[in-house]
Amino acid sequence: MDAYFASVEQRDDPALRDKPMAVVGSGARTVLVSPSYQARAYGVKTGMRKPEALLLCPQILFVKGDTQKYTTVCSQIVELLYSYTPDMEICSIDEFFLDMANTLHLYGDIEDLASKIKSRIKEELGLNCSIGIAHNKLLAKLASEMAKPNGIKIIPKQDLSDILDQVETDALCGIGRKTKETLACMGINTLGQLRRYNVSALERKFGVNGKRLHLMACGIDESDVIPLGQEEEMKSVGHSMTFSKDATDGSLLRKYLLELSDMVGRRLRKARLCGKTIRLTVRYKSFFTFTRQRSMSVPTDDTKKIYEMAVTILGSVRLKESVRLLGVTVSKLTQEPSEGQLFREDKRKYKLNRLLDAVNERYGESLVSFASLSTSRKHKRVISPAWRPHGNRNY
DNA sequence: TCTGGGGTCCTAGGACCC
DNA sequence: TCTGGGGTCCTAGGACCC
Repeated sequence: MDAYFASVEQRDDPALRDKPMAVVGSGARTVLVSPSYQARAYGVKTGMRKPEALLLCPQILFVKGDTQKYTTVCSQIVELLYSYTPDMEICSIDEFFLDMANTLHLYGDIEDLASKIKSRIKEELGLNCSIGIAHNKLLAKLASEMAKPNGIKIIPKQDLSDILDQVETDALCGIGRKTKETLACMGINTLGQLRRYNVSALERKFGVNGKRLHLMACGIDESDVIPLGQEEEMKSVGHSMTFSKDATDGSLLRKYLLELSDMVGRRLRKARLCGKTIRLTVRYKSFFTFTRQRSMSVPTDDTKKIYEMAVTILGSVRLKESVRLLGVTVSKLTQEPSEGQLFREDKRKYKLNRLLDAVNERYGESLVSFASLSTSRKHKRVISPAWRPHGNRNY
């Protein structure tokens, strides 16, 4: 989808249409999550801070993101695309891979099909998208980036090297800022240069990734389109939050940990998972960020146990600065044990958690919660673009 | 108004075991 | 009297993605 969150907001509010605007988070220290194309024309980019954006484009409008809306629209897109092939992978809230190998004969020409899908998304959902077509995911993704905004791009096999020769190394998904810099130091700026570079020299520099880089530069990607319901199991569940003000007070930090542990616990229980390893993330005022993790003998999904472990870990750290962000992540996940397998004390906790979850599910996010949290829990959180509408990450 | 939030994968070093 | 070798698991950090 093109400038997804921003486009949904522009579609729904005529006052935003054709204007430089951006979707932002709800916190005091948010960044731009999705700038409109009119804003991008001024050099405004995703991840920018608000003052920076205002400097580039003083008339830019900011809109707080609406999680519910983007997930609903995403489900509508999924439904529409699914009607063309069941071999569809949901890559993120606004990106999808369709493997047309098995169903293309039903539709004929691939480019006609792409235009049809594009116009249906425009007519039925009022949104622009870009479609890339190629014989693997790596190149289809590259093609879709090249097609933006609002276009269709095909990379035919015979034109592959001509196209790759021109583009910069970080155009490919998997080559980011650091790798691009390292490659640039070796005199490699385009994929053509990368492809012709000595493979063993790449391997010496990048280890196993050296071979991968070479294959990528050749446009080779053997990865499959992973259809709905066949996604890998979730490996970790976590939440973090940047405070509106940096914090040093221990009791305040513990309150934040309780809130984060509760959010993580709820998601684990909803997914019927327990985790063994608890990881605490701390970001200082200076932005220096580090993690400390500890494993328990028995996996848990209990808010209090997660919280207590997080507090223990925090207690073992000698804080050197005031804290800007805390995060709690649970990993080493396993299926939750059935109620019958629990000891008596754990059985009570299990029932209590389930009951609270059920009440909150029915009557609103945090109707019943910890007394110490009664003053917080007010601000809405903006969705991560990595959210998925189906499969494991539905929680 | 200085820098969000949710993930995955890989690597390196150390503890521990046989 | 001066230190083997193979394997697994855990922790911490970093690159990358949307």
